Amino acid sequence: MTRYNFKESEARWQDVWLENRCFSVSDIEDGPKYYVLEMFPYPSGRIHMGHVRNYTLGDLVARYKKARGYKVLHPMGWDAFGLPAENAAIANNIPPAEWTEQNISAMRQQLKSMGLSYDWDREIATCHPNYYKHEQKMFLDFLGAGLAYRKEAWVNWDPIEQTVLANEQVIDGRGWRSGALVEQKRLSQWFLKITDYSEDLLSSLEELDRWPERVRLMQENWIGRSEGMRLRFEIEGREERLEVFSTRADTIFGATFCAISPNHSISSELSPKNPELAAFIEDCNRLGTSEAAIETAEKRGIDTGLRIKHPFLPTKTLPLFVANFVLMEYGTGAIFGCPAHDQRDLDFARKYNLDVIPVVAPKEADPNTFIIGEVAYLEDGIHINSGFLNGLSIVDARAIVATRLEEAGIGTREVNYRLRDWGVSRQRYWGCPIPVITCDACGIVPVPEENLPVELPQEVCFEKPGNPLEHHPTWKKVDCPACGAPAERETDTFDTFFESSWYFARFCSPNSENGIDAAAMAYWMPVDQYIGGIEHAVLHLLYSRFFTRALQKCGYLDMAEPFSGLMTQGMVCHETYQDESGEWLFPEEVHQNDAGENVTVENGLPVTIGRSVKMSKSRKNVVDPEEIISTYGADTARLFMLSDSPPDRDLDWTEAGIEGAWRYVNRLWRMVSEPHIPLIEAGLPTPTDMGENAAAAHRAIHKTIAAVSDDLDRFHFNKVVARIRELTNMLEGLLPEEAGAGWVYRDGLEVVIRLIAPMMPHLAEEMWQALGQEVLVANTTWPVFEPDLLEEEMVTLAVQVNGKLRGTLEVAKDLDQNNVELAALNIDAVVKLLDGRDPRKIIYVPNKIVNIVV
RNA sequence: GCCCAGGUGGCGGAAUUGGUAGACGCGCUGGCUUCAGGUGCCAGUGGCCGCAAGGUCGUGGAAGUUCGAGUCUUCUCCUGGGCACCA
Repeated sequence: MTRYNFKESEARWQDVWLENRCFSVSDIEDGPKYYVLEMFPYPSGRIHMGHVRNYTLGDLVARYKKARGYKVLHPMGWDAFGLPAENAAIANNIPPAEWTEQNISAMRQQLKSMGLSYDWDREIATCHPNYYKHEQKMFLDFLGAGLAYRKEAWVNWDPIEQTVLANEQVIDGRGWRSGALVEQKRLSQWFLKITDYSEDLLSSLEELDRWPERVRLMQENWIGRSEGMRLRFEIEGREERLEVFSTRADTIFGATFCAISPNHSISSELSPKNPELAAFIEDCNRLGTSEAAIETAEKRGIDTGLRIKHPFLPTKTLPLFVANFVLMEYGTGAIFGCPAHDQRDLDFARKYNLDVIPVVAPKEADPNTFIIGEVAYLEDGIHINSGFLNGLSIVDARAIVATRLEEAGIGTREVNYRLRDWGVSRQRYWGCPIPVITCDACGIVPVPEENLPVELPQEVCFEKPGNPLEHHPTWKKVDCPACGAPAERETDTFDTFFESSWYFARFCSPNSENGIDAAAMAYWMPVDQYIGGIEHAVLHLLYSRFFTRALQKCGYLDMAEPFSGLMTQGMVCHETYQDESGEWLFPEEVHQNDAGENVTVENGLPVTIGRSVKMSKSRKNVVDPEEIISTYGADTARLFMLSDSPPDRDLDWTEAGIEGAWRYVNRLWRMVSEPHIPLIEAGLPTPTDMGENAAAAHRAIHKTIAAVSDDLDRFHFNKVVARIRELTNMLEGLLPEEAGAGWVYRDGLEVVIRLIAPMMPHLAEEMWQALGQEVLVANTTWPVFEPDLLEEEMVTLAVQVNGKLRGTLEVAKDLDQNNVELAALNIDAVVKLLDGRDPRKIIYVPNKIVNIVV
């Protein structure tokens, strides 16, 4: 028995595809196009199983669409800027550029060994000046269009990475990479005006009907639209008004205090004269809002002594507090507190003994005795204690109070969003330099276009902490482009999400002089199918949607949405292993002894098996793709990635699973190398005489083509594998002596090969060649089914009595009710159950069931 | 706390509009091949009762609609994920 020699075969077919330029396309092609893109990797040095899954999925789609006649753009590149390169530079004394290039070469080799259908001529790396010079130009255009600005702001500071983080990069109050508790720091930073597009980014989500619902929902929540009112209250003894935002202006009669953020202008104004307040503000800023949330989130505040006039109650004034739970970044940085109907306000009121006045009571409650305990009342009800709002529901009261406030000129209806502008400055070396210059006389001056790119210096020193660009002896020293006086370059670089926000556009014309070529864009964009991890639901995927809109505004392209279809793949998981001391163990350090117990390979000590979780180096539950590919081949690894779980669900990596895939690969190979029915020559006409099995298999072939095509279109890849396995089982069961079996066997093989080709391309080519075919499978079209063969002449009817299955009937398709009833009532089990009684009713669903009701 | 997604054999998972639950695979059991392991081949494999034929229960739990519910409705439990002082 022969084994499939994947080592020899896979390398050979990879060369053949390359020589034949099977997957190369031009910047502009004719006919229908399909752009398949997988999220490009960070060049860490080695691929992991998550990459293997991602690229297997993408390759399947790309090869399938090509077979279906589309011009397919399927590129690959490197998201090459980022902090690990700097860490490597410090640890191993190797320049980031060199480290990155080495990693790229190593990973490129690994990807090539997977046999992916990339157009390698389009490869890009974002750390090349040839790439980032274009985004420097874009930034200057954004600046001109008012989409980029610099401001001093409280920012998230990661003390380990020594850099600023965007809100999207702070997870549970910690840096998304370093895990360090994020601090608040006031810095002058560059921002992109993503908030200009809040409404557009939100409302357009509706049209992204080929995106997963949950990603759209996550973006919706992140953008966080809320409708409310901006109110202007008089402050006793002051000219200026206090502006607050509220979604519950209907509860205005329940207001018993006002509160402002520690970073509000009034707080800053009062603090120099009030040491207690100054200390409180400092305390709040040191902790930061996010860390406060991690701890018990105790509400605290300081009374400013100022009094706020109630808009509808002339005699009533409210104390003004500086409070730690009021965020400067949301709304106006000030609120009115209505403790009865807001839990935070209630907690605060109880702590500082403020009044709690209920203004909405449940319908069934007695308004005179309704009181608030420790839980604020948030439900709908009837307004009480509220003057002209008494008796109204929340919705009605909200409308009436809004009109009254507007008429009085102290309120405006307003929509607020949670989304903040995107801070893009990073105090790092290994990123794209921000192309501006600071001049004492002229202020901030953009680098003139003809001086782009602003290139990173090669010689840098990582010995001092902080940003090497900052301590570089010469790099930042430059003459002001405006006045010629000595000036300084901006030493911050862009957030690396800047690069990934437009790389999909660059892939359409990677060698064009322009960063984005309008004609290539018009042909290839948008990306028809984008595939990647769910972790980018509100990071990269939101930034890219904004960036595309910004580029549209600046005339680079003419579309708003970059990705018309999105598939988010699940994680690759593996069991975890720990020895007696709780140390994690690699899978290869564990085996089963003769007694079937799990023990360490080294000295047979007991091992506890933990549940399957995402593969990660820290838990050591990782399997190296290179190891797998060299043991079983790329096709086996690819098959396993597709066969066990639907793509959007987590996949458990198991040794048994990969072994099973490997056995199937060999089984397929033997179907052509050692066929149990001699292979007949190609292209013979369909035999007129076929045995029963052969005819059934012939129909099965066509049903499989139909089902597999449908499942591929719907991304049900695990079902695709199941269907093809079913067909191969059937072909293997064909009897050699039966009429037509030889023809059906060969026909079935040809179909199977073309169906597996997008999943196991090397094996498909090898089998195809063994059948004597001359054209590559990669250049062959998708098989076509004959609709006539999908129809069966006989169907199996389920026969039920009172809804319970009691037997089946083999009948002609579309048999009429009378004949079906006759046959059904004759079944032994039915006769027995009826016991002489007449059925009350008989329900017949043609070709499916007949249900006899007694 | 709020918002999602999901609970189906020992395991991963199938099951168009409500219409034969468990496709396909893994694992397991028995047999053949083999010096042996592996591979390969044949048979079996949801639980319970039964030698069998067959019966009976069965899609997290409870109720409901229906001739018929994994699928629809209500309540409830559990798991995973996202957001989280957003006024």
